[in-house]
Amino acid sequence: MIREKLDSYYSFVFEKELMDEMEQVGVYKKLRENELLVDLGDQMKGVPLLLDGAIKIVREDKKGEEILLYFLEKGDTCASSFASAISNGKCGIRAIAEKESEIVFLPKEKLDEWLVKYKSWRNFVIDSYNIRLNEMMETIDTLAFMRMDQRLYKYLTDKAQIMRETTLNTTHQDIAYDMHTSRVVISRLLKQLENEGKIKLHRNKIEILQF
Amino acid sequence: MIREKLDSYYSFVFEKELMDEMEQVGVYKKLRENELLVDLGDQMKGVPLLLDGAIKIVREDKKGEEILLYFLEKGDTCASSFASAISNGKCGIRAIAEKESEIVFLPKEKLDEWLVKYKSWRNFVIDSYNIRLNEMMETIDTLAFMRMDQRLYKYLTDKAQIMRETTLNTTHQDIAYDMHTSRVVISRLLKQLENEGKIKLHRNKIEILQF
DNA sequence: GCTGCTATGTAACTTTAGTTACTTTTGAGC
DNA sequence: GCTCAAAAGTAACTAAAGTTACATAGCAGC
Repeated sequence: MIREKLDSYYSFVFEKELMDEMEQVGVYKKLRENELLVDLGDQMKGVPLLLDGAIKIVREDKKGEEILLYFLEKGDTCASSFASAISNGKCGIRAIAEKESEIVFLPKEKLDEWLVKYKSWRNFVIDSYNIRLNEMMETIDTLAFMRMDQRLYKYLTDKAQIMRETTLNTTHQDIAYDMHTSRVVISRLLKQLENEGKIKLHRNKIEILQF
Repeated sequence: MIREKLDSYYSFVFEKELMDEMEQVGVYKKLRENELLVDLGDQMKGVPLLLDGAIKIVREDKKGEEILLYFLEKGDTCASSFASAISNGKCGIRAIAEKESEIVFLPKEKLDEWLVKYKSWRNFVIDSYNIRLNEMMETIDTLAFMRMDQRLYKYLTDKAQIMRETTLNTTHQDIAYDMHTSRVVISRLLKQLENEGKIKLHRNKIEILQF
């Protein structure tokens, strides 16, 4: 069961022996939409390997204000969890299933061991970190260089990509939370994007017309 | 020569055998103030280990606009270089010596080999990535949650910390570049900070009174 | 001490984003 | 179809940040 899932996404990534081990020690888990996978301050006992679905990674400051960092897709892992698991430190992010998702949980005891044994694992870990670093840089670019209307449009198209749908089921308020701004601002800019012909607004739904 | 430098900062980090190898293959380099270490798009042939000094890491968008990501201190390495070196990819950042600095350049051929051979190297690499991820998150927090005046004050105190000086030799324009805003805005907010008694302004110099 | 360049100061204005307060629309559940 | 709560629309205002344009200050080099 785990094996088929693993095979279908990771057979070109990992060596057969590593897949065998993963099958042995990995714990399969299905996440419902909006289910919390990792919370701020959690001490991870392993790392999740995403088999299917989409996970939202958000950052929260002391005052409880949130901002979306990025999304994980199948084939991704959570670098921050890896960090937390290996160093017994705390996780600085929150991970929530954006839709129904499937993961394999790999216990932390194996993580270092596999780094020695499997080149494919080393590559995967390093790649994951790199992808995450790049994702973070993109987030920083977005925050530093783009205006709110551009950020919003990017948010919508990125999310549509991740969700593999051209119509997003979301409210203006939800977007405002993700982007750390107010609902009124989002409503205003969405209306503007609609006037530009890029999107079409419905209740609880946003249809994306241009990518 | 390299060995003494390495010993003084890394003897509690790396195993003796690894230090021996580093001494053999590492290339020592001294950087002048403002010397460019890594440029955007560079394909790294190794990773720099910082022995002393301070390196500024900046991000640039397509239009050539910059923003400071973070600083490296002695004991740090550039995770983005590591990424680039190991995967033969391009580096997404620019690294500039903020003051005279010393580095050891470790050739990329050894990087993976050492991951297998030395636990201390594995820990170091993973730690470096984690530190960098956290640093990036802090940058994101700053951009997303703080107002310009707070960001500026944080910039000044952070930089003073890194440079180990309470008086910074910098112009308003330079700060504006780092923070991706305009000189007028910085001058205005600096004046405000001065009125609050947190700093004292001089020509080409900013004295920090409160930390 | 004069020249000229760079850095800094500052006023006035524009734009963008955030806030408040209220209205209107929509759809689920009765 | 009516009720009601959640979602969305909107106006009016405030605040923060960016822009323009020009004035002044400080210092290096003559």
